[in-house]
Amino acid sequence: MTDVAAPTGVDGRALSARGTRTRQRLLEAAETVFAELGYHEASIVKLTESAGVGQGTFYLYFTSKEDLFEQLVGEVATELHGVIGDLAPVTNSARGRAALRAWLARVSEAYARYGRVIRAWTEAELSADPIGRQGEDLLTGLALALTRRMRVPKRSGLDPTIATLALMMMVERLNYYAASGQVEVRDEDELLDTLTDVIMAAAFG
Amino acid sequence: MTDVAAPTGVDGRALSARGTRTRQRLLEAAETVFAELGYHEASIVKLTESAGVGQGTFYLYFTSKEDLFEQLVGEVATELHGVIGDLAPVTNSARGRAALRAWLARVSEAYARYGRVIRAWTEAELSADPIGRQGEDLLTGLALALTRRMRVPKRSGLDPTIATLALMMMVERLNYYAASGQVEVRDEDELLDTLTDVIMAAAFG
Amino acid sequence: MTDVAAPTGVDGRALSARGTRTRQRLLEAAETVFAELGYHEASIVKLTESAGVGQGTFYLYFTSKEDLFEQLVGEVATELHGVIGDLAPVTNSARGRAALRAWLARVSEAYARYGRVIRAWTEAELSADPIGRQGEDLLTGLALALTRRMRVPKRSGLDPTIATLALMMMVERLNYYAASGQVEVRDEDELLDTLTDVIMAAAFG
Amino acid sequence: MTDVAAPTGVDGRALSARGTRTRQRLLEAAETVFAELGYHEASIVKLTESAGVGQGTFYLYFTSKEDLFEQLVGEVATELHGVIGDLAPVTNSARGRAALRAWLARVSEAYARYGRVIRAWTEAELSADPIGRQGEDLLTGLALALTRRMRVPKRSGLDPTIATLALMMMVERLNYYAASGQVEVRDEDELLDTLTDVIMAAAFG
DNA sequence: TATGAATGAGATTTCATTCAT
DNA sequence: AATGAATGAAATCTCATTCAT
Repeated sequence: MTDVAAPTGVDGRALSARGTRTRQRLLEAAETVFAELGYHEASIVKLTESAGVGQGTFYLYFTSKEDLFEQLVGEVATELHGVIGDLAPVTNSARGRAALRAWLARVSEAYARYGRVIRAWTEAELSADPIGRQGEDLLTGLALALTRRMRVPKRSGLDPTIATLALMMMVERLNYYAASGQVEVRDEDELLDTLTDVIMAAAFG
Repeated sequence: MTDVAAPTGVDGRALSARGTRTRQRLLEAAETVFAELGYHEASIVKLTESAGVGQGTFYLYFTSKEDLFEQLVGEVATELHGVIGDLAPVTNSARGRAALRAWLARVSEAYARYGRVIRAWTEAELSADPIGRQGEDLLTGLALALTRRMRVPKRSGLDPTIATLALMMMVERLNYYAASGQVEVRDEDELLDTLTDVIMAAAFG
Repeated sequence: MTDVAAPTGVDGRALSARGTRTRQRLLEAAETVFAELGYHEASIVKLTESAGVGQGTFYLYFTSKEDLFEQLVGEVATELHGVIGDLAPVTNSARGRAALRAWLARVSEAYARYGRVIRAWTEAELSADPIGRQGEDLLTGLALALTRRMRVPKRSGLDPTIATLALMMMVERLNYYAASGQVEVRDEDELLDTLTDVIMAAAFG
Repeated sequence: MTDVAAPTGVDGRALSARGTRTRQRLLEAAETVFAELGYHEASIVKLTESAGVGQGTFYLYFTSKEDLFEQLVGEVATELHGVIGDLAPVTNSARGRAALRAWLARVSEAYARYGRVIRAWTEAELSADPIGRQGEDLLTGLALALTRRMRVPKRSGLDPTIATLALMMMVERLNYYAASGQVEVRDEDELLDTLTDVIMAAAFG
């Protein structure tokens, strides 16, 4: 989890107002550039040009391209975790269904917002492991949220942990692909309905 | 569908026995290197060193790293498509369940075998689009196979296409993460059972 | 005619004082290296080593070896065109002869100064056409200058255009070989006298 | 001067009939390829493909690309020297004029035939000096032939050697440019007439 | 705090030449 | 005598990072 306290420069000292602003400009530019070009295609030159600062300035706030990206992803992850954790208990009832559907809608919305960055994140994460375990954290977080909140009855042959993980992957992927445009979604409502139904059916049979 | 005709060098001529062997060495090394380092970190130098051939040799068989990768992915995709297409009709019955489970097992096995390459594939695919639409083809193939074979009854609020796509993403992702080691799977059988149950429940629920 | 406006880096922005100096260092090194090794043997590494800058620096000012060479040739061509255009009318008189001789002396001097570069230019120009039509321009320029300024009487069987072109080639070649050391010239004055006489005789003879 | 005796392979042994034929095929292909692409752009692959032999075969007859080129140029130079030496005495008379004109026509024809190779030669020769002094030999040969054969009267201020050299350069260049297409020649006869006149005028004034 | 010129390691690619068959 | 697969040195170019101002 990224430290959300007062941001510091690479030397660890607290930032002045001007410094804070510059750092923010870089993070915002990064969101655009990484979303547009992906992790590997994004270059420091493009990043700093987009932010309107010199190249050298970059290294006053971030130790490397990777560092910047981690901090950006950290912010996005924080946002997403907030959304994800926010699921009311789901029972096999109309109310439970409504809660689930509302939650799926929020997750979906968050994905729509951050999908491009997440996509870059996946790309970066895959190539090596520097960005760390945050990708799994997200997925695990989703699964945990669902597991904790769903009152799934024990049924023969159905491991609740695996089942939940599987369902969450479904949610995650569908949103991911929809957000990144690889799968076209015409009717958002219908998608949510179907997704809710499938999960309800799978969980409560 | 990739043409599985006799492989040729970059000049289009058929390969000699020696040439075929060298090309194979390169492809095998590529499987290892891409799996280990991912697409972007893999370089021609590392590839050829791993294959035990000179750098120049590489260009006798492939025009670029991308070309090699496409050919490698082509082979993997061909294998996977074969497995994926091979699903018997699934009805809401013990026999239907058995057919689905057996199919899921085969898909799972194929993923276990090619998971590392698929991972690199995803990475390459994300950063730009050079590797082409094969990734989506794969996914679409999975979804289509399932859609065609499942006798999903029309239920209110459940779009069968979306539902199937969602389920396939679940299958794909679960296998993907399991194969790439990002999610630990202790009991393969239990996973298959659960996955089968979830799909059956979701579809016929 | 090359634009002699303020030089810019490859990104099109105006150069700082330091940048101007570095670019100049590279151009000067290029003059030496091209003269010594010719166009094809000269490489970016040799060029930058000779200039005492890193290889990457090269690409801040030139997009390629060809680009650098074109700029270098552009400067030389500008100088030469200036000299070449500067010929007073030549009539069949002592005054005309003096004007011609003075002009030949200036051309000769320019060739002595830039001969090595011109030699590399010829080489580059011959192998392909990237460097462009500048070589012919130079020749055409010489011929035109002479044609315009000489009051050659119509004589039977003597096409003034061809004759002038031929004479100019003589001037160009003689200077070229003399400047590049392929032909040894002991007495510069004698050479100029002879050249003047030959041209006067041919034109008015 | 290249040894015109029975050709040998690189190991110095005499060639069989088959070997002689292969060597010849390579030389003929070289004439085409060097003429078309110039020295630097011509590659062993293109050379051998054009000759219809394997790459390895090349090195049975020539030690290097340079070696082949030298031998090719040697043949061309021999041809040209033959033509050049063949100038009847030139006096200030109609007969002298006719002899000169006929000789210029032969030189011109030879240039038309070998111009492309000569062009490649110039290119190769300029970059370094490996091909040797043959280029100057040719020019010197031209000048010498003319000097020896022309009965130029001593005139004040006109050094016959320089004058002849200058005139020869004119001849050489004009033919060279005409052969290589850099200068368009519409009327061959008129060009020869003019050239003859200019030389006669310059020499006999 | 800000800059952008300079750097050099590393990536891709070509091609004259060698060598095993 | 002939082949063409294999080689590796060398060339071009990019870009994350450093540093002097």
